[in-house]
Order: sequence, then structure tokens, then C-alpha cells
Amino acid sequence: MPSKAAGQPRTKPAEKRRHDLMKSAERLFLKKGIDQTTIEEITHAAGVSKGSFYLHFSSKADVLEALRARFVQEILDGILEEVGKKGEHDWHGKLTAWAKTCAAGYLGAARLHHLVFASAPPPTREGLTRNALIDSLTEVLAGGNRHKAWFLDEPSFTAVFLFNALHGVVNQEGIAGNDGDRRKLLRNIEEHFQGVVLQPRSHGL
Amino acid sequence: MPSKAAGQPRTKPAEKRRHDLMKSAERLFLKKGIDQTTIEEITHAAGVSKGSFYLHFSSKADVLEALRARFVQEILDGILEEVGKKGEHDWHGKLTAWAKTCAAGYLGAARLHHLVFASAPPPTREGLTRNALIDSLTEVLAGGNRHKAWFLDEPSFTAVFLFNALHGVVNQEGIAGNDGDRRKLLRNIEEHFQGVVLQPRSHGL
Amino acid sequence: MPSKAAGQPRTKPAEKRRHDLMKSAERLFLKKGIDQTTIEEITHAAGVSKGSFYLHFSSKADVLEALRARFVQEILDGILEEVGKKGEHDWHGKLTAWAKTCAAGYLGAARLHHLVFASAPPPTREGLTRNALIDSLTEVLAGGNRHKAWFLDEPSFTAVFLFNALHGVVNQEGIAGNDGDRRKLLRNIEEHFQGVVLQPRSHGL
Amino acid sequence: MPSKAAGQPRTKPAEKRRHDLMKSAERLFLKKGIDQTTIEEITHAAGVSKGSFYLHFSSKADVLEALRARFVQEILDGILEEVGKKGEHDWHGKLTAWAKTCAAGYLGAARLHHLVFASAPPPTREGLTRNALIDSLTEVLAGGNRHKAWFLDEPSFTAVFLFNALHGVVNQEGIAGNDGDRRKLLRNIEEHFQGVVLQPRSHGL
DNA sequence: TATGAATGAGCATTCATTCAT
DNA sequence: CATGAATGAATGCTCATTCAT
Repeated sequence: MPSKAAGQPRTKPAEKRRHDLMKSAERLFLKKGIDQTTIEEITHAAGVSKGSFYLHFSSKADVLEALRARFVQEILDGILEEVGKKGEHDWHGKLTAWAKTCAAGYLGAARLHHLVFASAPPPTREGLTRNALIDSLTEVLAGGNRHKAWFLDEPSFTAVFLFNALHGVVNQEGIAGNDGDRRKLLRNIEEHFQGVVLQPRSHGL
Repeated sequence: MPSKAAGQPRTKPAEKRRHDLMKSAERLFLKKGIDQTTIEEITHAAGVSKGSFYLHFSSKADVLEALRARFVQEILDGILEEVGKKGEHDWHGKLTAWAKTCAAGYLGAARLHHLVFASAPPPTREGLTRNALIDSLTEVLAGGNRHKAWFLDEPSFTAVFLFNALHGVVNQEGIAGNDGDRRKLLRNIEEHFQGVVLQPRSHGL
Repeated sequence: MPSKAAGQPRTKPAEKRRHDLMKSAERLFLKKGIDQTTIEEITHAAGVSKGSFYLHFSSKADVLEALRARFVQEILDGILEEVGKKGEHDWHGKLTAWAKTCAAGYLGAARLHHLVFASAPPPTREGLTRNALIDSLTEVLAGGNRHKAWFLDEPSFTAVFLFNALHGVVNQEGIAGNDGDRRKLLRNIEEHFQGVVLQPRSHGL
Repeated sequence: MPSKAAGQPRTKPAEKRRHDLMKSAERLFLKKGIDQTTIEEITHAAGVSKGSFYLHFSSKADVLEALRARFVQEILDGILEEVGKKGEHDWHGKLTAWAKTCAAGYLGAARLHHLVFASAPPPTREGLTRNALIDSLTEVLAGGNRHKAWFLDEPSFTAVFLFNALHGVVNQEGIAGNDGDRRKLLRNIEEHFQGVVLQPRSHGL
């Protein structure tokens, strides 16, 4: 009867349900903390029945996992896009793009990141020391190394160093209250990042 | 009454109890996570009765708070001592001392730090963006500024940046497996710290 | 519409469904217990959708009821046929036929019987003390009484006695592992049945 | 202060609590069925808090297990006492004592027995085909065999046979409404037991 | 101080049943 | 006839906290 395209799932697109649930969970986790949020509150906020939650997630930890995955993917997509726009050999540009895009992504979801990566019991040993974002930064740093843009002994070490530094400064309460603050923050990050890669190396002294 | 050395002022058994409980709590929190650790397990491991726990702490969050305070105090004591040994105007030396002592302190308790500062819901305003350690680092950076050892626009920003960077690299699993790794890690940290404070301030001027 | 043999009266697909469902239910009830078996498992095993279950049965208890009814009917049919073959007055023959046929029927479905009659909360008044099988045995015993084949004070008491005895011995794990065991079991049952009806009625007279 | 003997448990004798819980559980299981009885109802009926239940039992199945064990032990104790009173070689007397005591024990708790042995998911393969009561009956039957009181091919088979027969007749609703019925029932059981052991053997015919 | 039995609020999870399609 | 997404009541179990002794 409806003019909807055929193949439309019977009741509600599962993706929509899943998304609603994740959105409610995110909002509540952020507002009251993970432990203080009950499944019932999540489903209630999503306008779904309690049982439906288990049609889409197997447990509270499972939503968290989904939130984590989505968070990383979104930031990463943005980063890759911006970094890709830079010239083939513009490694300083790439690094700056990485830092700024990552920071910008965080500024819109810093607390969420803290929540899913730091505040929640780290599912594996991953989190702030090993994840897709760090991998991507490592690649940029290694690329700059190969093209003599800078000379880092251990790009992976520096990646962890910078990633955590960025995470820390962006995560500061009210750090980007207005556009001016925000611009300043991004410039500060950029400068600190450059400072690190441009550090005068004194190996073996 | 007992035959113990007479006159001996009963060596604060309360302190001992408190200490035992904190030790057990720390061990268990680290091993199984905070939520997964019950008061009963803590008291059992400490060889105390469940009720006694409440003679020394008001809640589980309270032990965490105590753990946090003790952790900061100990690291801080070490840092201040080392930094104090440096010459009045040796700011690079002070910064390096800060970084190395802090890192060294972490290496012995990185996971504990992560636990009490990042993994547990920040009880007060402390955490990875504002705490006594960052304050102390800010002082060193501001001092260097005042004495022209370096020129940082915002020492507090840089302090948060470096503190988190350090926290991140030190928190890596197996990062300091042997003495060689450890030395290398400390030198890497030192160099990165120096890179940051020595960054050429020219971008965007 | 389909190319199936035209005119063929669509062979009651409903009966087939019902049968499939009962078969799955029986298998699962036996394997995991009634409570531990979910409707979903039953329908899944039967290759039917969950909703379809309710097209054929009104509840889990309903399948059980159907299983029970079918079980009794099948055993009873077999018993009546065998008992009917015996001569009009061959009461010992009838009793033996009853015992052997009933036992044989059980041996193929002892656990099912236990499940539907003993393990599940007796839905109606049936069970191990009153059911169609016992009624049929009571008739045989009363018949033997009337024709002086034996002299039982209370055929109905003896029927319950024998029925439960038979149920118990047949229900033993691995009691009829091979044909030899099986033959021996049936002979044992026969002898014990005869012993009961032939008991010298003299005690306490 | 109280004159109670020292060593008295602080609050309430654990045994008492456990007993109260078992009593409530038994009553409720019998009245509403096992599945239909919630832990909360049990504790409420016992005048204990819900949590206390888990201080004494690990689950609902655990109480059932305890009920089972206690039931068997009590019946068994009674049986052994009565059987022991009989003369060394009075095997018919022993068998009759066994049957009567067991039946009498059941009459006081037949439904409980049915509940814990038949109605509840048999924990192991035990229950009506293998348990301490059957073992004890087997011993009596084997003893009579050895002393030529009777000649049974397989005492263990006969024990299962008789045990189930007894269980069945005793388990009949309203079978022992008054003393007359009861006496009659016991005599019937006795006679049927004797009939079985005295059956004329026709081995190998 | 120390104990540990007792408490009971709190929550995740299951699953029989319904019903729109 | 068939489907399976949606429902939400029902319940077992945990554990921080209390308190009589």
C-alpha cells in the first residue's frame, strides 16, 4: 500500500533503532556516567521497550563498544579526508591537518571520547595507547621521516606522545568557549606539534 | 596488658589497617577493575572483617580518593626533591628532572595513575587536565619563561600538553620491559619535552 | 497454482507443521528440560517462524499436552491390539501381553513418558496414579478377577502398583542396551507381574 | 549477659535460618509448584530478607537439593531403625518392615517426594531409579536371597520394581484419608511385596 | 575497635506472547 | 497462513551498608 520502496524492513529500520539507542546511551552516559545509567533509561529515552534493547545490543558494554567504534571511525574519516587534500610531499601540512582535524573532531566530542576510551574499563589494553587514530598519526610521522621533512627516532613513540598531548589539552573543560579561544587552541596545538617534530636531535650525546 | 614492650605507644594500629586496606584495594582495582571489586574482596584480602572497612573509609569511592591523594603526594615529593637539586637557574635541568622523575614515578605506577585519574569518574575537578602534578609542571614552565630559558605563550597549556603526552607514552604496555627500554623511554621523553619548549615561535606571526 | 499434481487436496500442511513442532519440542524437552527450552528454539529447530507456533499451539503447556496425548494413544493402541489377540479367557496371556507391550512401548519412549507424566507438573488429574494406561490395566486385572484367573482385592490398587513398577524399571538408564538385555527385562517384568497377581492371599486372614 | 552457653552464634543460629528457609520453600513448592515460587516468596514466608537466602543457599535448585537430601535421609533413618529391630534372619519381617516404614514415611511426605524426585528436573540421572532408598531395599532383598528366604534373579531389578510400585500407590491422591484406609493400604503394599518375592520362578522356560 | 549476619534496593536479562504487515 | 520485530512483566542475584553484640 505505501509507496515506500520494496524491501523496506517491516516495522522500523533496524539501523534507525540502533542509532536511536546509541544516541540515547551516549547522552545519558555523558550526563550521568555509565554505571549510573540503566538500560531502562536508555530504552525509555529512545522510545523503545526494554526488551528491544537486546535486539540490537547484547549488553551495556556492547553499546559502549559501538559508541567507541563509531567515534573513532568518524574522527578518522575526517582526518583522512583533510590529510588527503594536502600535497603529496607537504608533510608539515599533513601533520598540521592531522592535528587540527583531530582536535576539531574532539572539540565536538571530547567528553565522549574521554568516556569511551578512558572512563570506561578499557576493554582490551587499547585506548589511549593504541588505536586507529594513533596508527594514522604514526603513518603521517613516518611519511615525513621518509621524505626528510623531519627526523624522528621512533614515529610510533611520537605518535603516542602527541596523541595523548592533544587529547589532554582538548579535553580541558571550557577550553574552546568561543571562536577566539578555539582558534587559539588549534594554533597552540599546531605549534606544539611542530615543535615536537622539529626538535633539534642530539642523538647519542 | 599484653607482654609487649611496656610503655610502647601502641603503634597506630588504625594506620596499619588503613594501609592494608588501601593496598588490597589497589591490587584488586588494578587486577579486576573498580566496579568488579567488592568491598568484601578488599577486606578479605586485607585480612579484615567487612565491617571494619567502614571504620577506615566511608565508601569505595573514599578508598579511591585516598589512593589518588597518596599517589600524587608520592610522585610530587619525588619530583620536588629532584627539581630542587637543580641550580637556581637551570630551567632546562629542572624541566628534564621533572619529566624524568615524573616518568620514573609513573613507570612504577602507571596503571594505578590511569586508574585513579582516568578510569574512575573524576570525583572533584582533578583528572588529566588539572591536578597537583600539572600545577607543579606549570610552575617549572612559568619559571623558565620568567628567566628566558624558553618562551612559551601559555605555560599552563603546555603543561597540560606535556603531562598528557607523558602519561600516554608511559602508560603503554610493556614500554619499559628492561633497563635499556627504560633508559631509551626516559631519553625520548626528555627530548620531546625539550622539543616542545624549544619550538621556534614564528608560525603565523 | 503451483505445478504440483493438480487436484491433489493440499496435504494438510497444518498437520505437518504441527507434527514438526511437536517433534522439535519433544527432542528439546528431552535434551534440555522443559523450562530450559524456549519457544524460539522449538520453532527454529522446526524451521518455522516464532509466530507460527501460536498458529498451532496456544502455549508451551499446550505442546506438552499434545505430546502426552499422543504418547498415551500410541502405547494404548499397541496394547489393545496385542491384548485383543489373546483368547477371550486367557487372562494371564492378556496380562502378560499388557505388560510386555506396555514395556516395549516404553522402551522406545521411556524418557518421554517420564517427561510428560512425571517431570512436568500434572496439568489435569493425570499422571502416574491415574491415566488411560492404568485404566486399561485395571480392566485386564478386573477381568481376570471376574473369571477367577486370580483373586485381587483391589484391581485398581494393583494396577497402580504394577504400572508404577513397570514405569520405574523401564525408566532405568541403559536397561535395554542390547537385545539380550531387552529380552531379559521383558521376562523379568512378566514374572514380576505374574508374581503379584498370583500372590497367595492368606496374610492376616 | 544471657545465660546461654558460650559460642552461641551472634544473631540467629544458622541452622535455624536454613531450616526456616527450607520449610518455607517446601511449603511453597508443594503449594504452587517450584517454578511458580519466587525466592522472594520463600524468604518472605520465612521472615528473612531476600539477601539472606543467598547466605544459606546458592540458588533455588540448591534448596531443592537440600530438600531432597533431607527427605531421603529421614526416610532412610526410619527404615533402618525398623528393619534393624527384626531378627537376624527374619527376612520376610525385614522386607515387610521396609515396605511399611517406607510407605509410612511417604504417606507423611509423598507429595514432597514426588516434588523433589520426579517433578523437578532430575539433577543427575538419579531419582526414581537409583537412590539410597533403593540401595537399602536391594540389600534387604539380596540378604533374603542369601538366606534362602526367597529366590530372586536380580534383587536390584526387583528393588527398583518394588520401590516404584510403592511410590506410585502411596502417591495416590487421598489414598490414606483415614486410619482404616491407611491400614488397608499398608496391608495391600505388604501383600504385594510378598507376592513379588514369593513368585513361583520358572527360569529358562 | 572489630565482627559478620542481615538487609533490601537496584538492575540486567529473559522470553512468552502479540500483531502489523 | 506466515513472519519476526516489538513488547514489558517477571525474577534471580549482587553488594554496599548497617548494627547488635
